[in-house]
Amino acid sequence: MADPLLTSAGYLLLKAGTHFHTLIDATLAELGLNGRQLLVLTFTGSEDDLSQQMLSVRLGLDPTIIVALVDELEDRGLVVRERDPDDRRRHRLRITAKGRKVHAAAVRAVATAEKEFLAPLDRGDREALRDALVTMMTPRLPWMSGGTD
Amino acid sequence: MADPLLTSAGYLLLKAGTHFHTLIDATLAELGLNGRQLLVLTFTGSEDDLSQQMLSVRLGLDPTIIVALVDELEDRGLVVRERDPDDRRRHRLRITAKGRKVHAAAVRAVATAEKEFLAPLDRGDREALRDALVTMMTPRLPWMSGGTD
DNA sequence: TATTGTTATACTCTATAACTATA
DNA sequence: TATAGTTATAGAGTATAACAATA
Repeated sequence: MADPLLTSAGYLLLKAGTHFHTLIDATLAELGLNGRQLLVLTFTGSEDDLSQQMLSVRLGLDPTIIVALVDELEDRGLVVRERDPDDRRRHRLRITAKGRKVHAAAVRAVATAEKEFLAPLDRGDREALRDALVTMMTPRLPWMSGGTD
Repeated sequence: MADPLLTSAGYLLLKAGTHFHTLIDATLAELGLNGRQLLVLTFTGSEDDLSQQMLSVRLGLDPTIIVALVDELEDRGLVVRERDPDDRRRHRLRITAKGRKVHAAAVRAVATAEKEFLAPLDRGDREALRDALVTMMTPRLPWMSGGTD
């Protein structure tokens, strides 16, 4: 059972990712959200007047997918679309007060789930893991240096 | 841009997982394989006379998905199905010599891709990352202690 | 002529249920 | 009656292309 592939850092990284994804989905489902919707709230909450195009770049999703995604959040009163007066093709997305409340609750829930997921690690291991992930992923998450994904 | 959620260990873990998944898919595509097929070769190569049911448990996939998965590998001569004489409902899956060659090449390719992916980390960080992943995931990968996934 | 947002369509993947052959 | 494998069908999710409004 000590197959080198199955105990490699890469494979374990894939497995950790999918397991955590499952956990987060279950956690957010209790709030009626999914991970994608939480990210929309996060980005609209931290960046003003985001267009749907910009959002699609942030999320790494096709712009056509953004439509239904924003539709539902707007129907639930968590974000609003406003025509950009400077370029009337664009929608400016804004989070609502209600959206901020839901976002805050979701962030707390995710933090709790993360704590549970990382529980097998001691404090030093947790910090080492996070440091390694930051080092590895920062150059690959272009919005941190101003771009995609 | 220093949004706490987007720089959390959990989110970066998800991102690392999907990025690595994309890299592995591209890497294996050059060999005409995908990650799932590589795992089938890995499990049939290390465990004798695996049934499709057992394989479905190992992979965490519905048994109905296994059919087409094994079909294609069998068509390409990488694994074979043999009726289990002790229970003629069962198929015993066996990797072929050709399958072992393809498997070995794929494992080498994945190792190279992993090295590239972890390149931003120094040796100590890489070991810390792998240790943390092993600690975190070993109790969650039941076949390591004899079960699912 | 190009771009934003939108809609419609086709394709892939998966889950569910039903079938067969064996037990 | 239950199980291993298989097949068929329906649903979710996605990508592609086409369209309207605006630039």
